[in-house]
Amino acid sequence: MNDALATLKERGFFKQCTDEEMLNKKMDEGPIRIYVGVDPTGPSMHIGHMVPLFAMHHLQEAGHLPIILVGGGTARIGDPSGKSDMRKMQTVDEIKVNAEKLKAQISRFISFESGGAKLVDNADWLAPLNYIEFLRDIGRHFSVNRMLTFEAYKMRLEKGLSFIEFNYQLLQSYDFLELYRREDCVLQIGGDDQWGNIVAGMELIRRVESGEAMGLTFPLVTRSDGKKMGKTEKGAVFLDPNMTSVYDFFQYWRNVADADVEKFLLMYTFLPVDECKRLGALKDQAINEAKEILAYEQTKIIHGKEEADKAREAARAAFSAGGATQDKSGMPAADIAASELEAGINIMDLFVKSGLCSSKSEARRLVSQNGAAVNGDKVSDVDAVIGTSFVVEEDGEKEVILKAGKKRFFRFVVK
RNA sequence: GGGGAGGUUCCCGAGUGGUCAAAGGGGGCAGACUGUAAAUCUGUUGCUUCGGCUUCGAAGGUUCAAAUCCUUCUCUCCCCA
Repeated sequence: MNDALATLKERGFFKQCTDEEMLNKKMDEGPIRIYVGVDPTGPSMHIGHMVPLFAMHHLQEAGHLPIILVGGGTARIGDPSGKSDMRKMQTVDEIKVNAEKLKAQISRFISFESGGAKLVDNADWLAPLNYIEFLRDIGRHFSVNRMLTFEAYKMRLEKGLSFIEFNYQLLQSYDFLELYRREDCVLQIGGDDQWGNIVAGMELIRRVESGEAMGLTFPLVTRSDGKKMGKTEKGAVFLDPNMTSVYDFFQYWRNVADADVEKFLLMYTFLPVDECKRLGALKDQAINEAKEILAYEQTKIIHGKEEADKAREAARAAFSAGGATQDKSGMPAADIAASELEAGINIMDLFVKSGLCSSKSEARRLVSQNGAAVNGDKVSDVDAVIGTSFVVEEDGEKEVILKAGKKRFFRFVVK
């Protein structure tokens, strides 16, 4: 089997392929152009978006040429696949800004240097489309009867499906056709929910250009607890550190379920397969080691080694016994004026100020339920006043460490 | 265009004049147990200067009193055309 394909399979990036034999052969013959679509639907990707891109990373490693397609055109429509509601449409400007940020994030693990990956925007060819011509040249190749049999549309038929969404498949197929024509792209990869769209594109290429194109999908990543990948109660885990702090990002991975460790190591880190398997097989308390490695490696890929080191140290410091003796520079922090502490500040106000609690009522609950701690000591009196006596000095820095529950920390640096 | 059914707190979903900050479930948060896991159990879950204040699609109105009644608007779904 072709090495690149073998890697994908080993690491869990393989669900189905339109023609595995041919793909094998083509990849053996030399580098091929591969495309994956990403919709710039927000200012930052979240980790649920990452799977196809990590798969692409491995393909690029094997010498193939990635094309990352940002759906500048299609983002204005919304893909019905796997969605129960119509997606919010976006303005042209929003999409443009998002696409730029996207590229910066992706370039951490996919090289856009000369001869490497390409970033293309389908608005380039979708925007100038002429409706009549499109219907005549492309639309005629699609059978409504057939489209209606697709699970994605069936589902939506019960809830309601707008005409533009129904057209999504045509546009995505057209993307594939354009990339086949322009870039000689012969493979599209994507999540398994994209299977129908990918196959449709492949068939379009065959009909219009008599070309041979292929598709490959990965399993949709699910967590063993059934929650959506990358979603937390507070929202998605974003790659942008301004939206999800590096510390929180690290913690998300540190806290995955035991059953998910091996799968995530394989898919979300670049560690050798054997190592992933060894770590994933660890039992009981020992598996915490694997979780830390998973969190560290993933953070390193997305935020860089320096940030990953900081986050790991911060986590170790926060959770180890005693907890107040090591480096805490990765912990979320903010400055606080010395004068404020001299005057004394109510415990609830301090938690709200830190952002650990979003309202005073929440802070009150936290404190009265015995979930609040200052410098490691529980505080259960809602009327407690935090003054200068709570300031600890460490390495020349004066600070106050707040803790909410077992896992959330915040550090105030006294200025 | 005609007819019908609906929009309730993070989500689902009860609630048809005061006893409603609003049942129940889910989710979340906290506590116990643990391994920063899972499961389980317990508490909690609008805001607050703790006097109150603001919520039930939007705006008006009736009433001592409205999520509940009336009017208009708006959005969603279904049937017919």
